[in-house]
Formats: sequence, structure tokens, C-alpha cells
Amino acid sequence: MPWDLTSDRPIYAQIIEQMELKICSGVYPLGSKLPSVRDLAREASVNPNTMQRALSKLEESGLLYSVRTSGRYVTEDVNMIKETKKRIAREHIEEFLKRMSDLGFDQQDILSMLNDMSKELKK
Amino acid sequence: MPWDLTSDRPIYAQIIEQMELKICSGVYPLGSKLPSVRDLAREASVNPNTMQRALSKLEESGLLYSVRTSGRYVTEDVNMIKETKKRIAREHIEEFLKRMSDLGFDQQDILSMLNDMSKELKK
DNA sequence: ATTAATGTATTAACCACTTAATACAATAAT
DNA sequence: ATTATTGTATTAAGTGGTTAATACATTAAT
Repeated sequence: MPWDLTSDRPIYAQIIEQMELKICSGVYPLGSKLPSVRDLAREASVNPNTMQRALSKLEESGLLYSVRTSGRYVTEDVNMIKETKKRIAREHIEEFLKRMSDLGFDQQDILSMLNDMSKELKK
Repeated sequence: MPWDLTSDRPIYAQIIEQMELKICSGVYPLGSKLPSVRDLAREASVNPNTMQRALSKLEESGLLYSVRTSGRYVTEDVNMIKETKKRIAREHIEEFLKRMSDLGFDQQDILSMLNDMSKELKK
């Protein structure tokens, strides 16, 4: 999965979300070592400061930890990752349902549209 | 529906989305007159310039039009509103499905979680 | 021992968004 | 006729995010 960054939101916030995704989905496994700040920045075509900022925030939340001159690692806490995944899923679903209901669709509508579109996308 | 603005995205962009919503869901009916820029700005606790900026963009897209010193009105083009509603719904569904699948959930998972949560929210 | 790579910090510049304070022309309301 | 309200425009200031260019201390690699 390439870095997918747009200009309509702070880049560091998008990086946080995508790193969480990479961690929850196993792209960066439990306890594994991450590429260096500079490498990640190059990979994402972003300034090292911006990458550093995102990674620091991820440390605050406990998903990563850094060892002074060795590098940065994914937490070994399986449970924290599971909880993060649940939290993200819940947030997405809540937001989705709110937006669709604001638009004037009921549960029936939502489910049928969703079925239609996932069939479409599978092709 | 109160104005729901957060600081993590340009306010004018959020206003555009919420105005589209108000138009598509009938809060501002076809051809109806909107409150003045200044009133809308006050209502949303936002600077008149910011509201003006959002409304101008909505004119560019054709959803609104302004009459020099009389005020601003919703388009009378029913079809344009219908198409806008469809477009927004499609965008939300696509984004939702992508995010959930990136997280590692398949269609089965998504549907069951969605059912659970809409039951929860109905209480 | 020297070198290279690590995370981290600092300073300056740039840009987009937002607010504030006005101002203007056109017209509806009085 | 006068006044108030409309959309619109301008200028200045402040803020936060981003980039750029360095620098530093620590330690793994050589």
C-alpha cells in the first residue's frame, strides 16, 4: 500500500492514521522494527520533521516506542493493537452511518446501496 | 442540525459539505432563499469572509446562485440536487468500504458490524 | 578508534486558512 | 428621499502546518 496523502488535511494526521492502519493490518508486525525517520520520510515524500511529528504522536498513544540510537519499534502489546483496530472500525462505522442518515437514507437504503457497491467493486 | 465544525480541516470546506447536506436533505428547499452571508456566518460562529468563500464555491458548482442585492437562493434544478445526493452517497460508501477493507475486514464482517451498530444507535 | 546511522531539537522561511475591520455599489424597505 | 440590507472586495494581522538546513548526543557497525 503506497502512501496516500492529500493536501486537504494536515499531512502528519494522515500519516498517523495510515501508520495505525499498517500496524493493525500487519504490514508492520508486532514488535518489528520500523524504517528510520529519514527513510520513512523519503518513502512518503515528506519532510523528516513531519514524519517525526507523526511518529512522536504514535509513541504518546503507545503504539510505537523508540530506542535511542537503535530505531523505532511496534509495541509488543497484542491487546493494544486489537483495541486500536476495534476503535478505528467503530469510528468509521459511526461516521458513515451518521453521514448517510444526515443525507436522508434509512438503514434499508444504506444496506442495499452498500450491497450494490461492494458487488461493483469486486469486479 | 447545528453547525458542526472542527479545527482539523479547513472550515470553508466543512461548510461546503454541510450546505450541500442541508440542500440535499431539504433543510433549504428548492429555490428557497438563504439567510444572508452575515447571518449564516453568525449562526455558524464563523467570519463572514469564510462563509462568503464557501458560498462562492457552491455557486461555482451551480447549487446556489445570488441576486446582487436581494440575496442567495438554492437552485431550482431538481436533477442537479438529485445527482449531488447520489454523488455524495457514492463517495461516502466508497471511502467507507476502502477503509474497512484496508483494516482487514471482508464484506461479511462489515455487514455484521454495521448491523450491530445500527441496532445500538437506534436505542 | 573511527564512521555511520539512530532519534531528536532548533531556527527560519513560506503558505493557506482565518479573523478583523472596513468599504463600496446596488436595491429593497421605509 | 433616506435608510438598511444585500453581495462583494480589500488590507492587515495572526495561526498552524510544512519544508529546509543544520546540529547534537548516542551507539551500532567497521
